[in-house]
Amino acid sequence: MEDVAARAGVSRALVSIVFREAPGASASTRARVRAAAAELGYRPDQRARLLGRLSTRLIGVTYGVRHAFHADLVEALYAAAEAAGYDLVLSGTTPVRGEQEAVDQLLAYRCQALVMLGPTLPAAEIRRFGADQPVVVVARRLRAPHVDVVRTHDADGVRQAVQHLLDLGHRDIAHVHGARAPGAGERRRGYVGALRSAGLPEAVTLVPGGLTEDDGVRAARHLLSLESLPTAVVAFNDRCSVGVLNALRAGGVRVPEQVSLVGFDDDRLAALPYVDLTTVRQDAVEIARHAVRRAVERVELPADRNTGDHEMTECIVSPRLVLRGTTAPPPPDARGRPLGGAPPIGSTGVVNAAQGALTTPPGEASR
Amino acid sequence: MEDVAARAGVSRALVSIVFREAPGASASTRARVRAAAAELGYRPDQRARLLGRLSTRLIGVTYGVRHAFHADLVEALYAAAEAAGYDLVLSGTTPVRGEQEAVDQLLAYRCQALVMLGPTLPAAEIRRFGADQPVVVVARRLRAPHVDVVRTHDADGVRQAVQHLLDLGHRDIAHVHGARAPGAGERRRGYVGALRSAGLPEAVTLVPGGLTEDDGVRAARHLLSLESLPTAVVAFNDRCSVGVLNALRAGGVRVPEQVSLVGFDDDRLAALPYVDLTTVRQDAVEIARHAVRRAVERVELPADRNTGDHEMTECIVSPRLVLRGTTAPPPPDARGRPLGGAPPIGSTGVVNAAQGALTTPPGEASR
DNA sequence: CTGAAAGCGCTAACAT
DNA sequence: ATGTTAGCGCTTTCAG
Repeated sequence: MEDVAARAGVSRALVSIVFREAPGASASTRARVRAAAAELGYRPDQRARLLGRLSTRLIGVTYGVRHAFHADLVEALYAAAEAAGYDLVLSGTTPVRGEQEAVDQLLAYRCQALVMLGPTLPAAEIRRFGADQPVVVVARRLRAPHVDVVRTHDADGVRQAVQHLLDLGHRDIAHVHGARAPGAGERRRGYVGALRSAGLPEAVTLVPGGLTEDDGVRAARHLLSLESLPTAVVAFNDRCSVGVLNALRAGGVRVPEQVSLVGFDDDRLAALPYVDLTTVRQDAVEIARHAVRRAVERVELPADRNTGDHEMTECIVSPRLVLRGTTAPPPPDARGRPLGGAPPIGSTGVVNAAQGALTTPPGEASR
Repeated sequence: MEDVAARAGVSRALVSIVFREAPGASASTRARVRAAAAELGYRPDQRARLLGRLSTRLIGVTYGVRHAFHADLVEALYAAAEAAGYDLVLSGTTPVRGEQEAVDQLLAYRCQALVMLGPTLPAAEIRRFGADQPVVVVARRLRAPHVDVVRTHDADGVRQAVQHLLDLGHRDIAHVHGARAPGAGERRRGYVGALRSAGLPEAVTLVPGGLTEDDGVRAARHLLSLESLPTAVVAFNDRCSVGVLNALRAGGVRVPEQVSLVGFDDDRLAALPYVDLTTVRQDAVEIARHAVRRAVERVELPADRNTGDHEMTECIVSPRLVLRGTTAPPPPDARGRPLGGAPPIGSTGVVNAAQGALTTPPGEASR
């Protein structure tokens, strides 16, 4: 910095001003300083600037390295943070690197706010983080003081999916649920609620699933082992749906002719031809925008933290059903369900739970 | 820190020693200091520690947020870096955040080494980064002083794939290439070389593709528009293969009965039932380990940079063919290829290039 | 616009 | 085993 100042014929303070883009330097001086810096290959040391500053303007993000939807969110977060004048610090979680470690890293860097994508840590832990700095939890329902939540209206998304199927004439609609994954409870509730509102509470058919393709495959095998297939399936997410789809087709079931299928997320997979999945779209850009806005507000208006004013907010983004090729009216022979001789639903391991409660052993609940 | 020292009844220096895990404190003192810190909620400020230290022990990683295989690598990198006692700083690239910006961020944080996953920046740029600090380029061929490269032996991987198909009896094997994606050139070369070694140079059939599912779909449509389908296809990667697979099946072509298909990467998609893709596996763990080792060596033995000793190294990890369900012997009627009346291969837009050179307009070459 | 000076929260070499 | 003392490279304030 000294060298740059010398080369540009100015003081160190001026160099600082130029690189901070602070007022107090003429355009020509700025140009001269920048030129000198470029020639010398000088680049301000971020560690030092952050240290000498009260505000780091850093937003820490924890996310699951493997999750496609998290990647979409991260992408959108970069854009949103940039617009707000903040930097993002990414901290991924992996099988060998837990969420706690990810958070620790961010805190060590003195991030001013934490954005946690689909956290799986116990609520109590997250609550604790919230005591020290603003925390925004994305894609998971949670109530904790000073912890804001941004999530898709999962229940409504599933409701839209079920309604669409009902409109097509389906009456036997199963839900391959997400076990204990973030959002899974809400989606289960949406499913149960939709059937109940339609006057079909006895049609509730919950099948254990999860958030990976493999979970979907297992769920589909389960369905295939039943005496009577449902005419439609709403799966926890797109990844799971792809598993269901592939396994059903591998089992000789035609989709959507014999069974309709709806996913959730609208990730890259869903739009592929052949997959061409009808699904419920989550708006990653909107979610990211809200998350950053919340974080920044908390950081810049710390007064709220004392006044107890809006102790927590919950921002619920609306999902939208995207119609594609995996849904169609039920086959005519299914109109008079159940098929002759089939045992009552639920007798083969499928859960019949009007509460939408999870009564089957949850599958892997990864990030 | 002062407070912690006071509470533990020791000096600040001792607290520093304890948190650095440096020698010079008794076990009991350590315990006391840690306890005091815990009670006060103290946590060392990473910015300050890095500042006051010559070595940051930080490895910066640029990667494509959306790329599944990059995610696998990042996961493995976390493990490898941890083992080496280094921290990882992630810097993602997105449509709105270029690789240059990603690198700038890492440099501002004074990372001691850069690991770039499948960089798309011009070689000249990367060369420039290499002048200032160790750079390890992963999954891309590149020759630059002080820039180490770790990559899969792409050519050999494709060779294995082609050989497998030849062994099954295929003689008409097309390659859906990766346009200008990192590694695409090598794979193309491997394909051409394998056919040439087999004495079938005239059978070379290059079809423009890319690294996304959509690219695969387009390539498959292209294949379907031909008068005669090849009996086997080797695609640039798994994502592309999935596109090819889906589009072929959507077009009524049975895989592997009519057409065999081999992918590359062995990512999560490939193992799905129904996809069940025969593919060439890249070993992410091994690649990550080598990348970290290279980076750390350069950082800790900077002498090499002066002596000109091993100016660059290239570490080539062997791929392995994973046999699954998308390859089978060619249909009997194809043994006497070409089918009657079909025009010579290459007449419908398919490129016939014994050099393996890219003569078709490249598709999107994203990260 | 400059120059001086204090300080951010640590590390690290030295003295005790 | 513990205390002392410089920095690390910036930001920020203040008087000129």
